[in-house]
Amino acid sequence: MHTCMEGGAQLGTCLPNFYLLPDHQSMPLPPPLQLPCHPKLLQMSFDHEDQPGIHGVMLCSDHCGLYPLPALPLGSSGAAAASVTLGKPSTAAGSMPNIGAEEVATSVNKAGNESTACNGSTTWWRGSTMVVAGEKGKMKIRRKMREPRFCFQTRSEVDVLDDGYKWRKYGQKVVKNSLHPRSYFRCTHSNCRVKKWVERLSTDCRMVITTYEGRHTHSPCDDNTSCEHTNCFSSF
DNA sequence: CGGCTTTGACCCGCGC
DNA sequence: GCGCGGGTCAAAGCCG
Repeated sequence: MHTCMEGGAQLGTCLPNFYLLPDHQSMPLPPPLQLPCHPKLLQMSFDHEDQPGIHGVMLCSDHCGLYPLPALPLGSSGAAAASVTLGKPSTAAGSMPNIGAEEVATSVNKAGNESTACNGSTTWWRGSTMVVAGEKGKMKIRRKMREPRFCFQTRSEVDVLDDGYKWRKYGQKVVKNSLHPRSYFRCTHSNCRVKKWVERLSTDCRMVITTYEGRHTHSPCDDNTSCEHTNCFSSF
């Protein structure tokens, strides 16, 4: 698979890793994030030496390459979903950025049971809190809402993959046990609260970890810059 | 001039 | 209760 396109930060055009699923994980799952191209499910069967019966599952797009299926709950060992990639288990704790495999797992579980749309009036995570900022007398309302999260890896020269949506960076943070800062992005579309954050693997700086939180309330074409992808997005 | 990025400060959850 | 670390805010600066 050598589908990297020139000048490409196109999501899926670079070699992705993918998360491994236990054999019993049932498919399909609700499409967790709106990928730029209509994906097909591809199930690749191979045995992992430590976890026989585990399958790698990827999403395949007709002309945008392969997509990894976002991280999924693994029952008793959710962390394994994020720590085992490409059939190669990570050896050291912390070698994988702590983008929250457990949290992903929990999120997906909950997402299956509750409505967590972007306008979510219900939330699985402690509702909301209100915080009074002391200094300037401003009232801050920080919503402690968590949306379903999905993460995947791609091998890319650039940090930010073009997934068809328009993102605004709102923060960057150096995280512990990582050589590379994590960048935080928010969808610029009004009323869309989808966030993503991007960081590079400390153990392999070519690997980009992208985590999405929430679901878009619009098609990528609503973001003015992406109409070249029009053909891809019709039916998500 | 508007939109975006940068970056330090702030807030909060969690573990000890 | 305290400290650490992650996530977010928002002012300032940059750029087209």
